[in-house]
Amino acid sequence: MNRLKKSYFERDPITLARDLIGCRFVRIIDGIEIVGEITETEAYGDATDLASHARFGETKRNNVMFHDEGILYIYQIYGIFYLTNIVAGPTGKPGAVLIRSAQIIKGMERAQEMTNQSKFVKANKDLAIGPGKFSLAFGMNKAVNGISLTDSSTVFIEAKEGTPDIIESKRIGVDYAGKSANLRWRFYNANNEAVSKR
DNA sequence: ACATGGATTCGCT
DNA sequence: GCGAATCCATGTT
Repeated sequence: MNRLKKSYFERDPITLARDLIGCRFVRIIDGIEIVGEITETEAYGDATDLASHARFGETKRNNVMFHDEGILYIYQIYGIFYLTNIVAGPTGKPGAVLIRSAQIIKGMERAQEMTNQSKFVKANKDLAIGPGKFSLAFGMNKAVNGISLTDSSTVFIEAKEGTPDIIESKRIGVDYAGKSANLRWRFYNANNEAVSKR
């Protein structure tokens, strides 16, 4: 048990995204603990990143991106899925890290139950692989938007042990983003199968 | 007020 | 490789 502190999140999203690989995401629902090792992340920057929601300036939807580091930014897409993001630093600049995948290491049954609440996804061996499925498995929805990972007793992140081998690649699904589309801001664990794409 | 389309996933082709 | 599912913030009348 070594929960990440506020200062950990007060770094730029690229550094944070890379460093979160291997950390443990912990979620407690109705007293049941679901734990997963983070295997895949993406960094989203400020207004100069044409794939980032911050490019619209501060709005009703994305305002948490502009505030405290270490809080959750939950965003719904396609009317169906929620995506889990963590607000990054440096202080005063918008930025976030998208959690794309995790390997469940505790609370598998509860994670399957949460996933099966979706009309569109059935829990299978690829549980929590892909940002929509990650959010389902860990019960991340708009109710947790704005919650701080450094304060909450029901959702937080623990430090990793060791140093995983990390592969970087271009982000998924951002081909529309012009000059930002090919930035290699996606990171995943080279030795873990629980990622959405190789 | 209203139209648009998205940081996705699945199932069928 | 493509279409559908389906919500709501955003941008446009």
